[in-house]
Amino acid sequence: MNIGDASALSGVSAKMIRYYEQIGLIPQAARTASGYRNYADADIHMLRFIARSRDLGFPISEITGLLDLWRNTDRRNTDVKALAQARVQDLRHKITHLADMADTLETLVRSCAGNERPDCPILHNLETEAYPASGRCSHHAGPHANLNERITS
Amino acid sequence: MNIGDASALSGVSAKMIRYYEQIGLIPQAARTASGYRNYADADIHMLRFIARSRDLGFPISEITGLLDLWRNTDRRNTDVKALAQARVQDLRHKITHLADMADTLETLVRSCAGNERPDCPILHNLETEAYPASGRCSHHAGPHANLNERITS
DNA sequence: TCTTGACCTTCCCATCATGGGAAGCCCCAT
DNA sequence: ATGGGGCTTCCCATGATGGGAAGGTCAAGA
Repeated sequence: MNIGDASALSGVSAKMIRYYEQIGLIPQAARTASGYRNYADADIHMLRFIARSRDLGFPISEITGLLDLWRNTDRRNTDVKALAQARVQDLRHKITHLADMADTLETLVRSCAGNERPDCPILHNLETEAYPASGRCSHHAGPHANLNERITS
Repeated sequence: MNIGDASALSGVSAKMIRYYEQIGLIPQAARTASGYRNYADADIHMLRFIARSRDLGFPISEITGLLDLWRNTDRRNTDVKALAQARVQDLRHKITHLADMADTLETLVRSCAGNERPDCPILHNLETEAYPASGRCSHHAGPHANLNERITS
């Protein structure tokens, strides 16, 4: 099975399959004599596992661990559960943060008349809301806390 | 005022100030004879406006528009309100998506015994949940809908 | 005055997961 | 045998951010 078929069957783009191979998330694919990657059903299975993990918000770095557990029949399900729980917690943190932003903005939106005049409480807030008071985040997480996440809806 | 002072007063890192200048979000800073960037109070004001906008989840691309409105005293506050409303909607979408993932995962977590045995409903779900059925997202947004967001908590 | 250390400059690289596109080879059907 | 579509690798871009190197500048203290 060529990479195009593997992509169609697994829902992982060919680009991504090659990328996953390159970063070592999945093993090097078998090759035909002419250099084409060749996939078996078991590979499709693995690719779907990865796709589903991504859909549930696991970053690649954690999927490595999930795959190891998946393949290891001596695993303890506690270990899987711990990974999933950590992921849930992370998701909840992100949700809280986004909700805080949305609520603040919504309050501002409601306070803006929305007419033809230039005075706007939204701009006023952006202009004058204090730094470093009231929750800019430098004090507890530092600039290294990169919590970016794929949220391709 | 040097870039270090501007950074400390605005809460925007020196790196980011240079970056914002480079991408044209803010005008080229004045320079001293020796090439140092030189900032006035008005610049700090602007940088704080940007920082606050980022904190509320506006991407750089929208901050350009916000800055334009901010500087334009002939603006209509409807325009500002519309930008903010769109942002709120986007945030709510992201929240929904994250919450969906979290809920699914939490259900799986609860269904896992968490003992020393290898059988695990979480792995089972990752393994068998169908593609393309039940909500993989290719059908409505396509792979171009990049909704990544800075969520530096 | 000289030195030293803190600051500034530019430039390049890395992140994370993903896609775009070019140049060139391969395979199958007509 | 020819054409079109699939495959290969390689490079580049995203968005916002930081790290770090190499080198110039400035101010304070000896």
